[in-house]
Amino acid sequence: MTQRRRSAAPAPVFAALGDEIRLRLLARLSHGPMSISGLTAGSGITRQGVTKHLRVLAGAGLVRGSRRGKESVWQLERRRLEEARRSLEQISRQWDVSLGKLKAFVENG
Amino acid sequence: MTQRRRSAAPAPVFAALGDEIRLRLLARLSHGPMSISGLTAGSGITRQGVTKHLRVLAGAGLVRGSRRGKESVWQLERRRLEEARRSLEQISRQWDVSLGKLKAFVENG
DNA sequence: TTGTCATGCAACCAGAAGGTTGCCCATGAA
DNA sequence: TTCATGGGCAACCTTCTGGTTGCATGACAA
Repeated sequence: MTQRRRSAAPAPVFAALGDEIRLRLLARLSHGPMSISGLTAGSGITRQGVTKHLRVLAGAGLVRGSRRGKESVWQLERRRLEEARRSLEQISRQWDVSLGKLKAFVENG
Repeated sequence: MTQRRRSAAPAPVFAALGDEIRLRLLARLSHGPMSISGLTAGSGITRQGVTKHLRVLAGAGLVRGSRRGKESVWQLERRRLEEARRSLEQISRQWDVSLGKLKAFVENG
């Protein structure tokens, strides 16, 4: 049978997005791959701090890192953000449906 | 001048969404307002635990509670979820734009 | 080969999160 | 009035988080 990849649980992705510094890291990475030192400059925290945040993002599947020479280069992983966006849309739509039903019930029922 | 309400920072909302139990609470509330005891039943944690989660959600503006008789009834706050959805779409779009530019630069530049 | 730059790893720390329990208060039913 | 029900508050505990520092290592330039 086909590899029907179940989409990942949304909570961990939201949790990864729920930090100001990580959102900034993602924003900077959206301009292209960058090394840890590059990301550390101007971040306000130490290199190790940045590394930890990157690992959280990687754990959620939002970024991916690879070694290039002596540098560790990180880049965005588009797919996972798409999934998060879709799941939020689905939740949102679900609310619409349920609340719509409720409203109809209250008004007409 | 018009009350040009700046939309809230997205990180706290994502952080609130980043928990399995809270997502379940939201799902249950999407069927209509419910009391704390109601939400506690079948949640797997104690009433106080549920209360804490509800407060986190309220802090992010995702739900709103009010006293009715001896019960504390909670309901969804649609607007904030909409904001979160929009900000996620915007981030997603930003990635598209930046990565698109980068790709074009690499290929044509 | 030697020095420097970019990292990784491990230990450590303070504070926040997630949960629990115990106790008290208000409301509404009997 | 009495009692059960729904909740709030506070204290407490354990685990996770976000951040740091110190030290070791691999890659590269001189």
